[in-house]
Amino acid sequence: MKSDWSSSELRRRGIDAVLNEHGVNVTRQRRIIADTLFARNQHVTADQLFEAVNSTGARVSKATVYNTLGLFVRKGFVREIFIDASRTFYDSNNSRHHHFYNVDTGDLIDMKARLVPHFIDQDLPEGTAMDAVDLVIRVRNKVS
Amino acid sequence: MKSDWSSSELRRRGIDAVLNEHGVNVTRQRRIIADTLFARNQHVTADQLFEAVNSTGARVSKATVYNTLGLFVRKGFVREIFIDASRTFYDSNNSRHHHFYNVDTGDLIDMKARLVPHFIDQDLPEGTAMDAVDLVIRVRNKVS
DNA sequence: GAATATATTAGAATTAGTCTAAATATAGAT
DNA sequence: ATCTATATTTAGACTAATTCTAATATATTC
Repeated sequence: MKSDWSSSELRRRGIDAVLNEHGVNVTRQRRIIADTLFARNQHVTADQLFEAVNSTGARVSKATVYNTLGLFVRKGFVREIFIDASRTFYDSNNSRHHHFYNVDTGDLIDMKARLVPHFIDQDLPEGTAMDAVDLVIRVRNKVS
Repeated sequence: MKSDWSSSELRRRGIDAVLNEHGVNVTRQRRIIADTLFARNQHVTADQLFEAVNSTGARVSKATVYNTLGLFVRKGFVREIFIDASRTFYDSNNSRHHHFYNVDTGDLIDMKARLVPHFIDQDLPEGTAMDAVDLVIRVRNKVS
């Protein structure tokens, strides 16, 4: 079900077309959430997205933000990044890449793809298939 | 401050000695938490550990379990694994390895070290030093 | 456009984890 | 051993992220 596409492709082709193509009904709320989320590559929390969406004058409930993010994750439009128990980010760039997380500043930074390891199916536990590769390198500020 | 040692070393040398050596005062609660946690290599949640500790008749508060886990993480005795917003595991095996997480079953499985990528400092963001490499491969049950 | 299915909503509920301030225990000096 | 300072533990209140509920609204199908 998950497709490999980029947020720039989505911006180019239009949100309605892409959602339709993936069997997702287009609603006012989903459109504004997608518009906000995919405006650029970014890492946002559910709450930040809720604020961003509603700061434009639109009215979308928090439950819908959560529902829609869940839907977009299932469809592979966004990636969920679990930093710690109270920090879940949604990444509007769904291309293959990973992250550096600065524990001092809270910054979440994209990692160049060439640094991403690759795994072969044979190495996975018996009877399973790969779902996602989540790699977070935690860094701290160097004391100079 | 973080040291590289194994839980088996701790079992061999005794908890009191190792805690002392790292400047950690030994208390009744810390001893029983360490005994329970390092009895074997395992992945436990704070709550599971709280239950395990208290099921032996000992009385240790939940706050102390959290405090002690935090202390042990800072000292490098245990590793924190963030699976999702409501699943934080503590890994009593602090040797260099990573994890497979089966999203269908909830199983968290150790990954062989040879699969772990290695990174060079030069590739880290400017002015930062490596703190931890957290790699979780999410897998799902194959539909046969 | 009526019937059916899907989506949205406010607010309650849940849950993991943190905080507070009082009580207790430990360590260091005498 | 006793005193004093410091560190630790505790119950329970609190917070924040997320999920649930069940009523309402919107979309899709016939």
